[in-house]
Amino acid sequence: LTDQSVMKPSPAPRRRRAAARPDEILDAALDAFLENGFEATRMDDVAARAGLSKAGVYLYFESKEALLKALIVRAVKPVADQAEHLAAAGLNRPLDALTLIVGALTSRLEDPRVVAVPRLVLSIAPGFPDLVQFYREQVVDRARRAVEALVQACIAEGTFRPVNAGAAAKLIIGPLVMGALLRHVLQAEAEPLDPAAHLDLVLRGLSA
Amino acid sequence: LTDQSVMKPSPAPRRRRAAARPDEILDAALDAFLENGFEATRMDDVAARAGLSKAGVYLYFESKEALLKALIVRAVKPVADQAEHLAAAGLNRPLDALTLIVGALTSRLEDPRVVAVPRLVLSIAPGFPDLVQFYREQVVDRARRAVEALVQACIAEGTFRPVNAGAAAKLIIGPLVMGALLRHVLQAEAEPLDPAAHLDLVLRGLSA
Amino acid sequence: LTDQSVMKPSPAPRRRRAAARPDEILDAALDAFLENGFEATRMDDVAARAGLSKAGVYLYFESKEALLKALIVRAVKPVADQAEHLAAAGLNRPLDALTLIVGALTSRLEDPRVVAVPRLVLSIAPGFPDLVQFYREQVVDRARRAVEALVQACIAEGTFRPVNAGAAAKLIIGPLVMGALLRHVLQAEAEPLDPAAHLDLVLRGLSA
Amino acid sequence: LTDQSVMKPSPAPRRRRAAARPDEILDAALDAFLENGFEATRMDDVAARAGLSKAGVYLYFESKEALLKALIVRAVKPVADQAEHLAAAGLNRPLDALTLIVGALTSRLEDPRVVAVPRLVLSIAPGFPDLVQFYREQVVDRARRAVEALVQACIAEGTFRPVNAGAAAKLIIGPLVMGALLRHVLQAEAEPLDPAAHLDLVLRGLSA
DNA sequence: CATGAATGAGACTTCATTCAT
DNA sequence: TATGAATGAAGTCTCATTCAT
Repeated sequence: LTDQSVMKPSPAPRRRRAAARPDEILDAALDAFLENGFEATRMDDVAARAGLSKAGVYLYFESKEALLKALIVRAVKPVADQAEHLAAAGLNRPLDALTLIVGALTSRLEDPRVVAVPRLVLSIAPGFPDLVQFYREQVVDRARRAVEALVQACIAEGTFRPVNAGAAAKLIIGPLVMGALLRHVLQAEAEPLDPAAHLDLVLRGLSA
Repeated sequence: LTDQSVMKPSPAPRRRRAAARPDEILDAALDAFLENGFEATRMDDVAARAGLSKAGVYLYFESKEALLKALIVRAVKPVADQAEHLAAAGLNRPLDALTLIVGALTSRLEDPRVVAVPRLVLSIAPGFPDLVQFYREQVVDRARRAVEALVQACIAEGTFRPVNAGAAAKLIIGPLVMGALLRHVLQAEAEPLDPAAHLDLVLRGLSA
Repeated sequence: LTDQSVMKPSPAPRRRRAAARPDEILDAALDAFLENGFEATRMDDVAARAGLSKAGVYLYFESKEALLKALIVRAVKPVADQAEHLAAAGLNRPLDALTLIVGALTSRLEDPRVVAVPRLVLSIAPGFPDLVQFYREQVVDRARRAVEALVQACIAEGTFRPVNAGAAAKLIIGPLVMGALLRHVLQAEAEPLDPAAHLDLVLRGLSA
Repeated sequence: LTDQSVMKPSPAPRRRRAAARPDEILDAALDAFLENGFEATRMDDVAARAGLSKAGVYLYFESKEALLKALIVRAVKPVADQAEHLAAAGLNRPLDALTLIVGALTSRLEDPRVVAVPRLVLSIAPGFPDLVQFYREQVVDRARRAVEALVQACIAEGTFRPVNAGAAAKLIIGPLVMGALLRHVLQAEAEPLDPAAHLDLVLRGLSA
């Protein structure tokens, strides 16, 4: 072995596991979009974060907008999965399922990378109605249906009063979402909502 | 038709305007920003909506960003005013005050021009931390303090259980805000939340 | 006399002696051009310095370029006058006349407002060939002819060796001009050239 | 001719360029600035002369001002080099060195591309004090020191009378510079100064 | 697969100039 | 005479996107 061959600084894994690339890029894009907003983010920035040249990004995604779409599409699957789990669990013990949801949602809403996509959708809404529609149908509506079904089940088994399911769902979820917005977007909250206390309020109300 | 008449394209009536102009421009800007988002809005667009030339806008506002700031600053005053009114009203009959708030908020959140500024703040948040801070201090914090004070008052007079005021405030407001976001941003809601039903849920809870 | 009448800040001589206005504006323009250069100077700036509104300037001058022209035209007369004086004086005692010139030029080149116009001409030269031509004909050529005539006279009367008059003129004037440029434009000189010493060098040369 | 052949406007051969580009651009910029002045020159113009698109220029230079700076910086090196050569030559035979300088300067001042940068500096002086300072320190002061040192050396070896070195330097250089300005900027001179004649005047003076 | 080099289209901003008052 | 209000035309700079290597 010559010096040369030894000192060549490891041929640099030029080709990464090709399959991982798209996801790396999406991660980079999400970070960048979150930090600067969609419009203010330059493809250069995404590329740099993904360890790629700008042109390289175009090997995987047709355009900046395609990046955005892919990002949102990718975010949909976990929600769908979770909705299924909930639906299954909810058949038997709907109140437990709701308790689980509140707990899970609380902790997930703490993760900036989880809140990232909804935030992004919110902020690009005026410019991309089709994406908004997609997100609404795949995430919002699906999640809503799951929660409302649980509420209905609680009513059916006599655990809840016969209330409007939509209003009840918003009563359960709304405060959590608002808390997350205040915390992550407006930096206006130190602590996340305590899920147990929140559930207590939701179930028993404020009145003495 | 003589050459003359054909070639004089009526040089556009230069409106002679007074103190109203800045507000007209801000209105136009708000419309445009809402419709297209801040970044996607061209100064040309704002100007056209305000019935002005692009350069004309710069007579009143130094930059696009200044427009955004002025917009948010202008939106703050009504909120501050209302918060004071609420604080005053709340001293005697806090529950009535909360009822009023829920009703007022519900109907105000129906007006797209009212939701406009918060939406805007939300969407430009990553790029303009100082504006976010300003909005948070002047609107969010102030409103929150007013509501939480009323909650405390309700607790003090024995109307409410001794609950965490912050959580209670979010329980009251959160669902309304979430409903408005769903309706106005994601177009995911047909009907606004019924304030009376919402209050009933908040006060008595879901449990049978 | 009441306080009021005393304190009223002199009703502001709204209409100045109209005849002076153009000159006031030209003065203002010269200042502004010197400070910022011709292109970088805004009409607003000129107007403000002249105590006028921007539109007011257009009552007296058709355009920014007209201002420039007027400025240069106005600067020509003194030179022409002086050239005539010199020519007259030179008939009898050419060497004295040259001495006078060197002294006068030295001190005039110390006045920034005097160097102003030539500097301006130099800097706008590429864009305004007609102005350059005008300045050259009215100032440069005229001054040069005067000096060269004096040199010729000195030669004729045997005071000077029979040298090339153009070269001699540049020998006399060049160092003064270069000194002024170094001082006023490049800030590279603390002291102006001493006219007596300069003349001594010019007349007797450097050689031991 | 088919539609196709007509409509394909040959997308302009994207030249693949290397390290030469910055210099090409600087050359183009210098030409343009000289022809139209710095402010009046559009980046489009520079780009076109360099055979590039406007955006292409920004690949190499951050701004128009950066172009100007780079231009001036680039012009400094030759002067510094020449100053060193002169210093070396001057140790032994200062008068010969001065003779060389006068000759070299005369012929270099004939080249428009050589006079270009000083002209540019002169004309942008009011707007860019830092550039003026840079040019003064790197070119003017350095050149001046070199010439004055030679003059001192001439005095020391008894070739020159004991005169003020600064005044002598200006006597030597000033007429050449003034001649160049007259020729290149004001178009007021047909012939350059004859270096031999000039030196004769400088050394022996005008007096009979 | 990857990129450095290049560009077209467009945005914000500026400013000389005009005109109704 | 004087001006505040207005604008058309332009210029600098940015950026998503492309292509030859």
